[in-house]
Amino acid sequence: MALILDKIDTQILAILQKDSSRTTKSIANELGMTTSPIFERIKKLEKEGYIKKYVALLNHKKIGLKQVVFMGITLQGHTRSYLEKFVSQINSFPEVIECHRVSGNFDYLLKLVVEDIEAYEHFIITKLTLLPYLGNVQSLITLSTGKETNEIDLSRV
Amino acid sequence: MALILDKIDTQILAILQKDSSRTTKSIANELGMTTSPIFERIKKLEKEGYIKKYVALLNHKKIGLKQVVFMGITLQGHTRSYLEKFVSQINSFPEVIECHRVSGNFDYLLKLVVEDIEAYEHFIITKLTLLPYLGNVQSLITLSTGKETNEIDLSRV
DNA sequence: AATGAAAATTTAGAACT
DNA sequence: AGTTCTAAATTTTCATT
Repeated sequence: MALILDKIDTQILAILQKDSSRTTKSIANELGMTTSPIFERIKKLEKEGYIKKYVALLNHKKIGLKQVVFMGITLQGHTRSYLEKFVSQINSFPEVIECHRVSGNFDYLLKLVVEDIEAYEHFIITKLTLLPYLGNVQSLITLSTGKETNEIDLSRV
Repeated sequence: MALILDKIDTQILAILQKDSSRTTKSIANELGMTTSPIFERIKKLEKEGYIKKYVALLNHKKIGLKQVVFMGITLQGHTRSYLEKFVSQINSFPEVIECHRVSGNFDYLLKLVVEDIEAYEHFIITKLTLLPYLGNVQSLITLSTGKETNEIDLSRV
């Protein structure tokens, strides 16, 4: 198992993280190689976990989920068992697409996708406020998004 | 062009946002249909923009980019031309994977992926602080991530 | 809109350099 | 590690219902 990625590996990763529907043939053409080694390298990158998964990214606005919200949350209690319970309950909410434990002015930073502000208020009332030990909650309502990608910069790898 | 998605469309979207490497045949089997209508529906969902793109999600930690950081940024000037310039410069940094204009205690919320804390400090010194009109900057260093997905909840669509 | 089948293309792997 | 060649599988198109 190669632990280091060579130039060709990073080129393949750069291509696939932009567009995973590319065929091995088209990647091979772009890199001036034949399909077999490209195919083998991709399988290796998948097997070794450099590629986590292939997904379709949906247009959430078109599906009616127009509002992205970030929440900074502080907890009043910090016992380990409570932290774990909090995270597991937060993770169970389909509105929450990200939950990060952070250091700084909050304990947790969440990212949510909801229909609109009204749906966000409904989430707070019916789900969030039911969680015990909840301290300060700060909402950051997204007005517009200039950049939103999953593409990792591979230029320095 | 169908503006509303029926049950089968949402089932296809739910499958593809979990795993876009699924074949039309396997999706057809799961939904009790043949490949042709599944194929046509996927093409329609792509064409109408419900599916934005297909991407490979990489394991950024394995590639050496271990640190996720969020930044809350306040600007000192708010003229339109400056806001646009700020966003375009922020977007040009490969470390920044998300840039949202928000309402709340910050003007912008950024998400970055960097090698480590040292690389983050280097980013602040060599790139961020060069931007004019920069006001308050708050760093939220990710300690651990409980949930991080792009999957949109389609149950209510 | 779906079925079933045919054509075109890609994937996956064997043999070889 | 790469190339070429080939079989299997999948994608894509289309006539039909």
